[in-house]
Amino acid sequence: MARRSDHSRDEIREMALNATKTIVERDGAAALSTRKIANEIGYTAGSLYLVFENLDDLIFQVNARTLSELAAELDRAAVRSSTPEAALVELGLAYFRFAASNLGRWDLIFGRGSPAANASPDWYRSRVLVLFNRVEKLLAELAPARRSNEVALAARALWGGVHGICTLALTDKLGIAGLSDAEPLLTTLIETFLSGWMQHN
Amino acid sequence: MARRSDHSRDEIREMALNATKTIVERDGAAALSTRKIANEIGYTAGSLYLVFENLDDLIFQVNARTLSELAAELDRAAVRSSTPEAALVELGLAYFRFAASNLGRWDLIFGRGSPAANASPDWYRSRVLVLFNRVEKLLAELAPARRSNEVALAARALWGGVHGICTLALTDKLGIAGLSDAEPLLTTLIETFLSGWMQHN
DNA sequence: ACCTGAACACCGTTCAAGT
DNA sequence: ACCTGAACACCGTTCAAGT
Repeated sequence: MARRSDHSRDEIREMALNATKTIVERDGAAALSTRKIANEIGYTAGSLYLVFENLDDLIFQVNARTLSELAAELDRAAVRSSTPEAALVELGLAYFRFAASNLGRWDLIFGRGSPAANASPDWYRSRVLVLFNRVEKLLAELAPARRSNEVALAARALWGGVHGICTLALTDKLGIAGLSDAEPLLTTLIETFLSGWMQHN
Repeated sequence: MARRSDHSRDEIREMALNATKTIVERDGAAALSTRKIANEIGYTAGSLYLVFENLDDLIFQVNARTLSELAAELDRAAVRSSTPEAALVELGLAYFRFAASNLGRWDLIFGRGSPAANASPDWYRSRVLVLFNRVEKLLAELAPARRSNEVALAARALWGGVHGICTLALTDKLGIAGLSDAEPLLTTLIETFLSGWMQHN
């Protein structure tokens, strides 16, 4: 035992992050453990502590990648639309569809698998907040006269709302039949909100 | 050891549910364990399985009580208002304040401590859904001409939204300073949504 | 220098054994 | 009949020991 050097630190880090993705998408976020990750990459749990601070640190690094994927997905969705209203609806639907097709990793960010909120490092918190920028930009286009802190408030209110429908729908707490039925809820929330938002312009 | 009969089954159940409440509010939902509950009430973990199916069952029973408390709080909040609009805002604020002052038990329902969604028994799911009734009733008052499934859709969209702001604010993911800053977000979401909702009446 | 495997302090759950 | 305590199969994390 000991001293294998089959892989560099960076290679082990890469393998561990990928293994985590595989495990949570296959078995769910609750099934994740250091022993399982280590087993998946052919090392022992102790080795992970040479590359990561602890399991929470590892999870934050997985989450950072997931958030980048989500951001790319949102950008793709937004360009499909000609009006800001349509773009916001597309953004909401893309947010939900990403969550629905990556439930394990979604849970690692917002659900059962996620570390306690007060443990988030700053670099991670800013990665979450950057998601609001897209929404702020579109809301500002719809109401150029509004002050920027009004726009920031509205963006957080609307996007918090979108997020809530996603989490409740994905944890089956909305009393709707299937996942696809969440989409009319998102459309209703966004369109009704925007219609109120533009009214007081 | 064995055979104490100090307490009836119902008394043990009561003690365990209360101990759980104490533990999660004091140490957080993540700190909950059967051994800790048992210790708190002077029994061993095994005894809990004479009264509960398992830990999830116990948690669902705690959650049912928490939801009843929340429902009572929402009723108290709604009567303070003269208009349906104001009542919905009060409802949203009461929902948030209840969550903020009972974070441990909130987490046991919607957060890290909660059992997997697919494990919810039917009696429990209906307890969650009944929360929407109040919102539906008020939305219907505001738009008597709307069909009932439109109202149901809007109630879920709006309340999902309120819920999302609460969860993001309580887990510190909205980029707002303190907890009190979540309240303007809720007011903005609800008022803007209602203004859009009444416009297309 | 790198990695292991045992150890520590925990989990939820089951159940033979004791009164 | 009631309850315990040991057992089983797990956790995250640390670190002496081996190469």
